[in-house]
Amino acid sequence: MLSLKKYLTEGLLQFTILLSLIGVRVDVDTYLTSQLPPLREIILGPSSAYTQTQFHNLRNTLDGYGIHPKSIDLDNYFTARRLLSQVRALDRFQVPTTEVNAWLVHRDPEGSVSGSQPSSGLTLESSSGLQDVTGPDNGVRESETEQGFSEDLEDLGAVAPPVSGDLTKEDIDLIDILWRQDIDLGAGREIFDYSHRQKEQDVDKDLCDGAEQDDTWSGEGAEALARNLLVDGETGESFPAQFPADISSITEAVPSESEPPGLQNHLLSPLLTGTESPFDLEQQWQDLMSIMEMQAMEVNTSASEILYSAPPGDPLSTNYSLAPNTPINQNVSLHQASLGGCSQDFSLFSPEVESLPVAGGSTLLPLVPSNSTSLNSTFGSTNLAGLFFPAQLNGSANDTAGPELPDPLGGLLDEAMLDEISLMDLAIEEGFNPVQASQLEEEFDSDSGLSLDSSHSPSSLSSSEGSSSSSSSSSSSSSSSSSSSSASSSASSSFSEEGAVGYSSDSETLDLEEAEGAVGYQPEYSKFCRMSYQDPAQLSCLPYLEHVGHNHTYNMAPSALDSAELPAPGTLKKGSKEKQADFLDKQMSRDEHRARAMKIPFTNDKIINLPVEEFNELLSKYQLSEAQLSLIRDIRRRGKNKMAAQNCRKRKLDTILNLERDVEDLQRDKARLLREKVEFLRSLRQMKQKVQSLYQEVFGRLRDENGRPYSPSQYALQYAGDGSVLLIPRTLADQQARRQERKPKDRRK
DNA sequence: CTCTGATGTCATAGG
DNA sequence: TACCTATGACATCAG
Repeated sequence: MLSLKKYLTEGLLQFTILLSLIGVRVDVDTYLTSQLPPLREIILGPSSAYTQTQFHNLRNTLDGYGIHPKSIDLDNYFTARRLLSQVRALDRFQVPTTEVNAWLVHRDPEGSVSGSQPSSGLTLESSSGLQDVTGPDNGVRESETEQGFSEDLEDLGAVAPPVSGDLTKEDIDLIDILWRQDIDLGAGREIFDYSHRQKEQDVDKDLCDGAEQDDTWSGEGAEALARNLLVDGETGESFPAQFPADISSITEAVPSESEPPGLQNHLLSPLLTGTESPFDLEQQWQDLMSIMEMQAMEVNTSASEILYSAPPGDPLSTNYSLAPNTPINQNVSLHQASLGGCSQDFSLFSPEVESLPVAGGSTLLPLVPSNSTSLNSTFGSTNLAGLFFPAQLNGSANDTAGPELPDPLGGLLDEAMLDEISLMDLAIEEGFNPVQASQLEEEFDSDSGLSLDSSHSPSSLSSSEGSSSSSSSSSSSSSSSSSSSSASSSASSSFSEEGAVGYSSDSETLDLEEAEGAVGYQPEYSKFCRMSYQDPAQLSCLPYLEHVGHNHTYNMAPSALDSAELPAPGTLKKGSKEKQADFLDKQMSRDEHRARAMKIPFTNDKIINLPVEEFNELLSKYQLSEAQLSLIRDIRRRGKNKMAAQNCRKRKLDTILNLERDVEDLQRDKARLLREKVEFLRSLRQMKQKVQSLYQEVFGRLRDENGRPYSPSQYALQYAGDGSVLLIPRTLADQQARRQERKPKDRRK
């Protein structure tokens, strides 16, 4: 298992690096942390979704009224986890920029960063989103809250670049909605990240110490919690070490759009500081990618043109100026070749090639990359015409060279990569249809093709997808989608806000609070608490609360008992007192009635909740009849079982909700993978076009000893294992191509 | 009246 | 073994 894990992890990393080198962007992190349970669990360990934990032990506590000796404050734990997940989701590659800025704004009141920071105009969106989450916060932000969006816009518009200057109210609302949705996504996605789990547990310790703040989960409570997290983050006590670095890097990178010369340093910071752990490295790689992404998005208004169809000009240079500075500067030429777009310009391939006398030379050697050894070790000698020139894939490609031309770049993709792609194909195959693909492709054509999960088009697409899925699911049950929470004020909405983090009622209420601004949820929550979390200590103080939800006293004749216990009538307030007693009586459970009838000298709560030793001590203190003892034991058994049943049902419900959320996440992942596939196919096709044109050009310049051009039907170019390019007879090339095709098939058997 | 959801209770398995 | 917990099945009640 370990080796498999290592293999997969390393393989994915290598694959990512490889793809990034050839210009295809992949967000490995989403693969690792998103909802792909098998892969995720292989790499990160088993998920906690169905791990049996003694949750009831951990949760039999009414918030704020002491913690059961056996329990940790699980709710706080999950809340902290959720908050951390959100926080961590902020600097995600695929997370909209609004989230990034949300974090920045949140830091403002404490670090007073905003004053000195040339924050981008997007900050205003985040401030709005943040306020939605945290509700009324400290005074500084609260005033801004009341000012509203337009004021924020005006305020920040002064320093804001034109990117966001033309944001309308609708835009902000949309961003806000997306932001909220991404909170859910982020939380759901992050919980399985092992490194996070560890870090969050650290935070959890702190939070458990301050658990007494939970007596009401109002806005202040959640905000206090959030502040706790932030304070931790600032002091560095329990936060991931990389986190401040990430933030700083991002905050530096954002304004860097106006000052490109400083960009590279900013961009490099995440990588250069990353010496902690593989996860940090990976995270920082993500950071780099995201920053590159942001820069590309913001600098180039037509960002979609950059990757695949931009002319080899300034956009390219700005885009690739990073490459030599990144730790992985293996082959800039390759990078450029793949990213260069559809241009037929020969210079796309590499500076080396560019500088070489291609025009006059009849030799093929210039085609050999200067640092080809690294490539050769990976790619070997291949002739993957089938990959780059499958007739069905590049239908729109100009097939002037025809299928008879071998693929000179075939060797650039090794079999492992092919396997990965095939795996993805397999994973996507189900439900993937060409119409969908073409639609997606159209979308990318019209919209940004820059990134799979960039802040613009993918988010909008995924949001629409997510909303559709959530709305469909909300019709089937009390959905966990945030959309239902805003409209619902029933007790089920508390459940509906169940996070993907497990059995956390606090996370639910926090969610609800995030979505609704803590308006009108309190009664439902208290009801929820009463129903599900009967704290023994609390109940002994307020025994009438024990069965406030339902009173199943149907097996008894309460009137028979009442007569013995009711206060003597005759006072002025007799009527009301009787009513009160009646009410209290109705609140009593069957067993309480029985206990009264049997004159049990202590409360049912003690009977039920005392540890065995104390319980036995208690029994020994009194002279009890056999019937009384039997009843007491029954009460204890039933009481414990009642709580167990409540926990069981809650757990069941949570499981269902988690499954529902998982389904939604998987649907999102599926959509994302489909988008990625389309994108891969597009880039592949464009690469093929480029390679084809290059091939034609090179082949067309070749002359035999008589100065005549070679016939494409008789000769073909092929990469050899040592990086050289050979001109070989067509028959030989075909044979080798067949061999190459057979190999993967054999291996798969 | 039935239906349905919530709750309590019992029996049982398993830690 | 005693105790505790989890859970399926069933009963009951309220809406």
